[in-house]
Amino acid sequence: MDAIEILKQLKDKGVRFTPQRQAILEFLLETVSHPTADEIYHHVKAKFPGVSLGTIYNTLNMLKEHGHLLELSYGDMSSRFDGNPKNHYHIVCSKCGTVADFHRPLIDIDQEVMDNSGFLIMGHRMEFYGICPECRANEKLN
Amino acid sequence: MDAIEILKQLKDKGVRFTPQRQAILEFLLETVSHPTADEIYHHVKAKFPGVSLGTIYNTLNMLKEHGHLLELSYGDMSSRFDGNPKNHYHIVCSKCGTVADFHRPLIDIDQEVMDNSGFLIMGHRMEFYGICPECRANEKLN
DNA sequence: CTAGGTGCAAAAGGTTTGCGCTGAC
DNA sequence: GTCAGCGCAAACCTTTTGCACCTAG
Repeated sequence: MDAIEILKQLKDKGVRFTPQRQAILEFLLETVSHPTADEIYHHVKAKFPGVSLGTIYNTLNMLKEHGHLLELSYGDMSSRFDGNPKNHYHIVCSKCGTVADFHRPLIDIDQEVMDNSGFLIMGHRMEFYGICPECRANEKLN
Repeated sequence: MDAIEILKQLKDKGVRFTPQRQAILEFLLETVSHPTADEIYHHVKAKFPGVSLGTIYNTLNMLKEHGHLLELSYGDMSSRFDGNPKNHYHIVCSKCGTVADFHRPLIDIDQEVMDNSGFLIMGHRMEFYGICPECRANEKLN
C-alpha cells in the first residue's frame, strides 16, 4: 500500500490530503531505517523548504492514531518512527546504547494475542537487553 | 536478590552505597508497576524529604548501565523503569495510549540471541501494538 | 583524606500548543 | 465558504549538567 492510497483511505475519516503529508508518508514507507522526527523533518525540508517540525509531529501523531506507523523508543533522547512495523528485532546495549539488528523469522503470535485480548493487533516489537561485545571487553579490563 | 545485596556487588565497581540509592532500588524491586522517574522521586521523598530528581536519574542511569533495570518507553512523555525485567508482555493502544498486560509464558529465545549476537543478554521485552476495544467501539460510531 | 554522590538550579533537548493565515474540499 | 492543516514561535516537560558541599570508604 502506498502513501497516496493510505491518505485516500483516511479522507473518509475527515483527514485532509496535503502534499506535506504525502511527502512524510512516502519517506516513511520507502526507508528501511527508523528515522527520528528530526530526520524526517530534514528530509521533507529538501522538497518543501517551508515545512515546520510542528507539521511533522502533527502528521506522525495522526498516522499513529490510525495505526499506520509505530512509535519506537530506545531509551535515547528522541523517538523513532517506523512505517514498516513488520521488520526484525533489536538488541539494545544497556551500557552504551548501541542498537543492533537481530534477524530471524518473526514470531507468529499476533493472532493469539488478538484472540485473547480484544485488541486489534497491528504488529509487535521485540527487544533484547544486554551488554554488547565492546562493553563486555571494556568491563574485563577494569 | 534484594537491594542491599545488589549494592554490595556494585561496590567492587567503585559504586558507593548510599541510603538514597538503597531506597530507590528497594522501591523498584518491591513494586510490580513500572514507575516513572517522577513517581520514584515522590515515593523516595517520603523517606528522604531532601532528595532531588537529579539523584533519582543519576541512580537509575547507574543501575541501567549495570544491567539491574530496564528503561521502558511507551511513546508517552516519560520513560518508565522496571526492576523486574522478567515479567510479562504488554499491549499498547496506538490511539489512546492505554497499556494492558498480556499474560503468557515468556518466549524461550534469549539463549538463541546470546549464541548468535555476542551480546550478554539480560532479558527481553515484547510489545504488541494495536487499537484497544474501547477505541475500536468509538471508531465504529463515526 | 578524596573521589564519588547529593541537592539545587540552570540548561538542554524533544514534543506540544496557540494563533493567525492558507488551502483542500 | 468553511474548517482542518500549515508555519512560526513560545511553552512545556523530562532529563542532563555544573557546581559547591558532603560523606562513604
